[in-house]
Amino acid sequence: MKKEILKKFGDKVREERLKKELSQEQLADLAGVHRTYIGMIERAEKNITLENIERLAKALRIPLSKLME
Amino acid sequence: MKKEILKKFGDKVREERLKKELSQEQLADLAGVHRTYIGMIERAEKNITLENIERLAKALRIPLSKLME
DNA sequence: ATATATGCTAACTATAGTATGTAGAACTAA
DNA sequence: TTAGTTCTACATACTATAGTTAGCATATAT
Repeated sequence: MKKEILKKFGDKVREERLKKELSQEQLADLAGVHRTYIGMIERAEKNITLENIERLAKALRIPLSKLME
Repeated sequence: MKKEILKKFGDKVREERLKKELSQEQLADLAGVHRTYIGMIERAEKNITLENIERLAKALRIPLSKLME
């Protein structure tokens, strides 16, 4: 019972990360989170909080709302 | 050191809730969360997760991205 | 006085966030 | 081939905190 909203968000993060040709580790460093955490988010295994959503958006240099579409 | 992003989000929730003339308790019931939790979110005391952001957006009948502006 | 709405504290339980380690795929080179 | 590198998935496990709840206070209004 993996939540659809987390799946959508994870897919979006991966899409934007690959668009910028970043590895999970590079994005993690930019966002100030751990390497494996990015993997968990992309695989929709964690219910990310607003502060970390913002960190990822900043690291990917896209607006918060863009990650929510 | 209350986080700006949480403040903005809380303000937005309150604004939309009042626009719909809902009490915190009514919104809580619509979203399936506890009364005091809505207060905590509006006062930026909790770092809300994506699943609950979605619950609030649905309860307020506005798009996720609208809560992120 | 009764009811409605909100703030705030405090405690608990569920889980987000951090971190380490292993394994496998894809590639590069010797 | 074999060895080294990079990237990612996945399995724990720990610790920080999100999410839930009860209770009491204040304010406003009826």
